Amino acid sequence: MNTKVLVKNRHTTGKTPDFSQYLSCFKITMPVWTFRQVPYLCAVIMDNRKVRVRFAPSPTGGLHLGGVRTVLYNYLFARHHGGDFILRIEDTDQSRFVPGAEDYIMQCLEWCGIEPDESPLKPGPYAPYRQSERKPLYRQYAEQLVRQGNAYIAFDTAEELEAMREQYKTEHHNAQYDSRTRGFMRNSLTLSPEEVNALLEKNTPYVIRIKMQPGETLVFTDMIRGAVSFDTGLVDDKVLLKADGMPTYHLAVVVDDYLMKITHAFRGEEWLPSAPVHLLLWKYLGWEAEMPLWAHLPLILKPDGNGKLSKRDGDRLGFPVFAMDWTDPRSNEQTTGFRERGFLPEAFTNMLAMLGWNSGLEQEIFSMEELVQHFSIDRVHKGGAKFDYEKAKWFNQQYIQKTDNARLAALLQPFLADKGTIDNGQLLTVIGLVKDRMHLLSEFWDQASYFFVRPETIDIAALQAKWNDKTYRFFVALAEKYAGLGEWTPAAIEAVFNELVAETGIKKGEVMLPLRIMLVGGKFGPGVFDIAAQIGSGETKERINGALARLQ
RNA sequence: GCCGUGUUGGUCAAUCGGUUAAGACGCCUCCCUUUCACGGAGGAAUGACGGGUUCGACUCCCGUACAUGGUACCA
Repeated sequence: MNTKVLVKNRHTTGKTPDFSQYLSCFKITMPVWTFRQVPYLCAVIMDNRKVRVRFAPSPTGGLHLGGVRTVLYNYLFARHHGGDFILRIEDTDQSRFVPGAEDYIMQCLEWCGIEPDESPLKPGPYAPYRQSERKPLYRQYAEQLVRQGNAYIAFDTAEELEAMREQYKTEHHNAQYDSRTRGFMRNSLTLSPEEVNALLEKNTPYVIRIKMQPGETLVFTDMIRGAVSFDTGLVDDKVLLKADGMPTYHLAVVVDDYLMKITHAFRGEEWLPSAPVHLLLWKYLGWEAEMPLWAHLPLILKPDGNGKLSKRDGDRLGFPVFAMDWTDPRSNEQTTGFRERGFLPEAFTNMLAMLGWNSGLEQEIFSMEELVQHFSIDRVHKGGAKFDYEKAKWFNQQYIQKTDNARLAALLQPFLADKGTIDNGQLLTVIGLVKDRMHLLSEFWDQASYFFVRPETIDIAALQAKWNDKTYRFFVALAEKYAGLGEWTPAAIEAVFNELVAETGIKKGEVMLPLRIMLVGGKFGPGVFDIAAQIGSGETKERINGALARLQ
């Protein structure tokens, strides 16, 4: 296999570029199977195969941050290397299937600006792309493994499995279905061929399990973690084909990655412990030379405490965890998404890209094109990263500031749906005035409602703090002057204001804040004269008079 | 319990064995702004612990602690 070394990694590179040397660091006394003897911890591209990666979610609910980031890294890697990005739906567990989830996942990708080259909706040469539709494919491989002696048929019922686990567990080990216990179970290893055939003829439900051979050490090179080793004696005989004829994840990923010619497989770190099963499957099926390079991505952790970020954490701490709104069709439970919270898709993906990966530059704001250009798998971190909602909002604010007003106006529409009709020209002007103080699109109305509707309440206490006969007379006069003002521009409005300040001898600071409160209701917003100009002379005068009436 | 993986400020993080250990978010101070932001200038705050290897260790090795993932006919 021709390989090309891209970059080395710092903290993990060490002085052991030679793989065999690295292995000697382990106290290994058992036979060792090594997979892909690439130089320790180097990102490798097989230069005689087109890069093909896949995102393979199971449609069981909303797509959370970790999922979107996995898609992103897949996509960035594929584009960076001019390869293909495939979406494959892993719906082998019919009991967990949730209607609408698949559609939702595809919409999320679309929102994020990630378009698969092949997917259930865009079938390529390796269709179908739903594992449920590929069901007939898998059995032959499971049976091949049985014939080869790498797998066997097991008839044990759920109760029998439970009893076995109870009986054989010890203080130091959870009982597993493995080399120590399979001899006590009802399977094609313990039963005679006649007994097995008899059971099969009676349509007894059975599964096919991989036969793990104890006493070996498995080593493979993870693109992010370097050499990872496992003791085969500690891995259980995983079910490969379920009683309903569906493959488990373990069989399905291997078969599909092989058939779909996947070259690089990215998945969450939670899969690392089952990697030995997949490695062995690739080997037993005779496909070892075509096995993809693995990359087990670090987890995204909850902001407080420890542990994997979950939907519950978002609910508890008040931030979204799903990309878009998701309603569970069974419980009707609704979960807010980043989109509906007012995130721009490019801010969302930029933020996610930086959570577990770093370009090495000081730059933090990257367009998708720049991410594609800079992304490299060897700069993905090994440790999990805590999600920080404040930083996420900062990314969004950066994008709001640099997005043009017309696009913001379009993006704002869903948030303005219940606000009555708003003139688009007026909206564009107001966006220009308030965009600097928005972190989320959903904050627009809080920041700008007074441009469109008269504030229902005003901060009367703040107003009263500055209130006296002099200020009262000032505003009565101001309202009159404004009523007669011909040219209604910020400069003209301010000029009149300044003239009156000079005439009355009042301190400008005594009346600036009151004017603001009269117009917007509180101590916030852009320049008062810009606001007055925007809402119009009649409205300005009425708001002043309204406040005056309230104060008397 | 066992196995795997990880550990630089509160958070995200840079560092190809030699640096005053970058930068960003958040926080604090000041400037700008007669509001709030934006912007600008500063500030506090970091190598889990213990051993090695080395002239020199955040970086390599070993151990400990802590965290996290797995331990299903779920993915």
